[in-house]
Amino acid sequence: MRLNQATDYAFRAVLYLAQLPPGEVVEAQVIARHEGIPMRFLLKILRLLTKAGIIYSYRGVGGGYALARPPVEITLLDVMLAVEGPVQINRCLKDLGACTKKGPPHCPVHRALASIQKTLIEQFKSYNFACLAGGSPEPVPEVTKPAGKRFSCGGAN
Amino acid sequence: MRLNQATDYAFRAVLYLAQLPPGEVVEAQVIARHEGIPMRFLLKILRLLTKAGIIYSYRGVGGGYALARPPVEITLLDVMLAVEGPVQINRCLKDLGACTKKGPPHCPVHRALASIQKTLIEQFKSYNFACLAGGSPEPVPEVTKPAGKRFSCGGAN
DNA sequence: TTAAAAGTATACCTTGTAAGTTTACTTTAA
DNA sequence: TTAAAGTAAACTTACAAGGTATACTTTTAA
Repeated sequence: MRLNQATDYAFRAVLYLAQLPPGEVVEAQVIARHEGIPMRFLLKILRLLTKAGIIYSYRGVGGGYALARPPVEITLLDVMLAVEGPVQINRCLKDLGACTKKGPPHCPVHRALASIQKTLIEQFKSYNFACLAGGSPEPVPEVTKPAGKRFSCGGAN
Repeated sequence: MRLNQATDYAFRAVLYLAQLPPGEVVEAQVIARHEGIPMRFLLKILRLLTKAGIIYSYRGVGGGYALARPPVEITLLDVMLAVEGPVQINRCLKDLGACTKKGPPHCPVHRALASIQKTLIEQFKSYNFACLAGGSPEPVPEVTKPAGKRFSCGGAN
């Protein structure tokens, strides 16, 4: 019941990018050093994030990576999905054949786990990288936003 | 981000015992056949449950296993803890040294994951085996219980 | 026009854990 | 005193996690 190390690295890499001035491009090298992630391993993870459309990559001299959209529009769930694929807290939630009781209608364990998983997914979705970065480095002026909360951060929306 | 197969087997084994008349002792053999769990592997799991005080084991001829307390007092969390040990959805929640930012005060990812984990644990705690068994085979008379819900089953208490 | 700095693609390696099995032993009822 | 149960712990096998290496492509700038 644990996240991959790669997912953890991905969280930290995206958070790092989210804390830069918007649009800033940095090389993998810099992220790796700053976050203490093995360089070649990080490159592999960054490719997953690129494929998922979470970051852009720029090749060639002066290349690097930048967020593909505003931090507020990237959730922990997005990053998880990009790195680990779909969340499945139990074998039987992935592959119905793996359920001895052949799925939810007859399997109370299955039903309970499905509900727990649903809540878990919602939780991961409720954190975005604007909130994690703790106020953007270039704060959006309050007037441009609706009154009240700008974005959710954790459980309560 | 997945439960062990052993934990899943444990859920099913305990549920099976919970569905028997209270106090009934059955051999591992029977549980294994009924739930489609490899016999010797199940024995290993049952020993963990015994050590955790969730089931009793009876040795010798005519021996077997039975629940050590009423199903309503056994939660999914109890069984998980017995089989997998403490829930830690990220390395850094187990071992602070694994957090490059040295723990929650300076690490927003850490803080978010800790909160998600807390909710997850509460979820697993909110399911007991009376509710999973779907009404005990020998139903407790309504008069002995307070009005309203007898026990929680899932999210809402 | 080519060298160097970046990312890409893919194959590989190494270690740990999951999942299950085996062997030898102990307890207990009949 | 034997056979049916559980106990204990070592062993095996397979797969996945985590990380590395090799060869390649793209791009900029001298």
